[in-house]
Amino acid sequence: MARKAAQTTSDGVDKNKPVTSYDVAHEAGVSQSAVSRYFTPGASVSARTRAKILKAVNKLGYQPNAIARSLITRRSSLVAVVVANLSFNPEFTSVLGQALSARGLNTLLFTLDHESDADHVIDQLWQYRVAGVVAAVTLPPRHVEMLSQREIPVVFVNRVYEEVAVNSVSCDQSEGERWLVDELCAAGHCRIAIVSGPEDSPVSRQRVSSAAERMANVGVKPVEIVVADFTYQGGREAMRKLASSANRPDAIICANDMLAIGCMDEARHGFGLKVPEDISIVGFDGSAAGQWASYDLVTIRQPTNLMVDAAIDMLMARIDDPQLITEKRVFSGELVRGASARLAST
Amino acid sequence: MARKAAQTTSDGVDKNKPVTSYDVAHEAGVSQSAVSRYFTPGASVSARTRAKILKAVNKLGYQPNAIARSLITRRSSLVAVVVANLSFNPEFTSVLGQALSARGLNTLLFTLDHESDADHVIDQLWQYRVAGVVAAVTLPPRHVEMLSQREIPVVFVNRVYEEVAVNSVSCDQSEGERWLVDELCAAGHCRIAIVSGPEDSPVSRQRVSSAAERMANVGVKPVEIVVADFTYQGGREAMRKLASSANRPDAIICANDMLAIGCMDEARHGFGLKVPEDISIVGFDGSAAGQWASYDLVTIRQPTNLMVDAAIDMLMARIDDPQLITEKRVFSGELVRGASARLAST
DNA sequence: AAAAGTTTAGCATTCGAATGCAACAAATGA
DNA sequence: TCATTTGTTGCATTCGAATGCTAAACTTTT
Repeated sequence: MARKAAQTTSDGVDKNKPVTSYDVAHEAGVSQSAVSRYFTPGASVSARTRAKILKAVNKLGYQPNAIARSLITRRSSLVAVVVANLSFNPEFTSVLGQALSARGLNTLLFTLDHESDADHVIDQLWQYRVAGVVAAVTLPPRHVEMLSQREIPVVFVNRVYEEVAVNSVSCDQSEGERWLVDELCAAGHCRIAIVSGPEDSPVSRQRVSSAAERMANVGVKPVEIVVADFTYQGGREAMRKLASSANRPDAIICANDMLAIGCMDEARHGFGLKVPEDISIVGFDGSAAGQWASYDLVTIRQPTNLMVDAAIDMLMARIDDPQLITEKRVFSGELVRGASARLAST
Repeated sequence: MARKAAQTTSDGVDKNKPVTSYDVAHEAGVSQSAVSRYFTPGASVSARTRAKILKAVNKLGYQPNAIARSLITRRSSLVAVVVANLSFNPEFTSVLGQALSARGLNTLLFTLDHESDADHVIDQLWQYRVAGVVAAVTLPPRHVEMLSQREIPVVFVNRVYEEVAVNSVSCDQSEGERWLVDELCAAGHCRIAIVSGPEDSPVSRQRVSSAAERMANVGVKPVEIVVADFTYQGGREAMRKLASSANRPDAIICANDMLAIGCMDEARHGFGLKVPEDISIVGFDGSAAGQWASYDLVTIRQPTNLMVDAAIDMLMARIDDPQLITEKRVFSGELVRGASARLAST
């Protein structure tokens, strides 16, 4: 098999061996400390030395070794982003990644398929001494406990822990569901069904219970609550059950947009129903697909950008002072008055 | 502000300070080397020592420091996954992450908004001494060159470099487009338009040119080629142009599913056209949304799982032997005969 | 021009695990 | 029983950058 011969430039620099700060120091005629300080913001280096080092850096193509740096500083620039595979919101992850990158942090991505993978993830992120964690999944309290004991800042997104002191940002699910219920009722809907997400999803549980509670308060009873997973297919199946039930609902509150989309497709293509004439369907999230013309969902849009910014602000604050007191920030969603539900005209 | 008092267990172990291999060694009454070997697969450690170490590890809750390990082995278990934000295929990233994780590798995610961010990404992944790179974006040849010089294995997904020796897996775009063109022509379409993705996207360019070429071969000329970006909105705008043009096409080949979805929505909701009765629309990718009942696209499904597995296999092989000869693997797509286009019945 | 203050440079040490080497112990064979 | 092989172990060193400390080099003040 063909193997490259060791490449050596005319400078005598072996290109296959990484350039270290010593090499730069030697080239520039200064000490390794100087090179290190050159790359440390706020460290004191004279203009002369700076210039010499810069020249050497460019000549050799030096890049500091983040691994070595992390070892001595006991802190990496890695932030673990933990998301669940299913309710996995790509926009969120994407926005988050960009925001982290803009602040010089790197994204170590973990996609959890099952809750049980959490152990493994916790091990990994600890092994990499991540600077912080942004979690859009539920972690068992003992893991949260462990992270706080190890002083790894954590911010949860849309998971609020009552029992543990931990940072979180979330969208006010209860308020959003209340709005939706009120809108539906105001438009005269009285046979409202709910399509829930998986029962082990706190997000889903909270949305469903908030909606149910509001309905109780205004004196309406859900005609049915169907449990589905957070998928398109789950929505379709849920709709199938509802549409063929004796007392067909005239409105459906879905625990997220994906379910709402599934419901709409099944209602239209499976049962020939018209949305919203025959049945109103509302979602939650404000996902991109939900706003496509075919669906044009009535939904609650979560302020993704605000939430991401808030999460990162909190995270950075805690990275600077890990003992900082915890805080929970709750943002209101935004009611999107799409065309997937018959609403009272205002 | 409230600060936690330093926690100290009855064992006298300071919980706030990470446990090192020396602590474990001391606890187990062995040397640090033994502890290290315990965690090195294939290293020789006697059963007696193993047991002692295991006990100490559990007692102290030791986890090897991946940073320190990477420093000395000059290799991390991190794999950089570089994706573009726009054509960002969430399914792909998700599947890839899982597959990497299953092989003990961690995902360092980089989302590129602009090509120009590539410099920064390359710096970062080099600083972290990643074990490898999976890139679903185009990198400038000089970067590819640099990576190979530094012996960092790279696998490109759906980017084939002719000029550089580099690994890649891809879906056969030309074949797929040929199938689509043939299907459309066989069904009697003769005024076919093309909606292209951004001009700086090689994927788009290849799909468009393959389709155009096939059309030329069968003696049809595209009535129009509209350039859009790879977004829903882009698809809608493209459709707007096409629908209002003098010689309205009877079929549209879109450079990806997202564009096709946008076209369909605009055709139906903007122009009241029926798909596929009034106009046929085909896409490319086999995305989940494209298969939803509202769209039911005729498209080419890329074999994501196969491609991811192949990419990782190649990557791991090169991690084991960075000098390994490069290889390009091309998979056929799968024609999905949806309902978004009028096809010859078979 | 000397004294005091302020930068800046370099030395030496540190982070935590992996590994070549030599010493040693156990197992095997003669 | 002794020689040989095989398997374990610990010592000492290494990876590459950050930083406390001291010494030296500049500034500023008087």
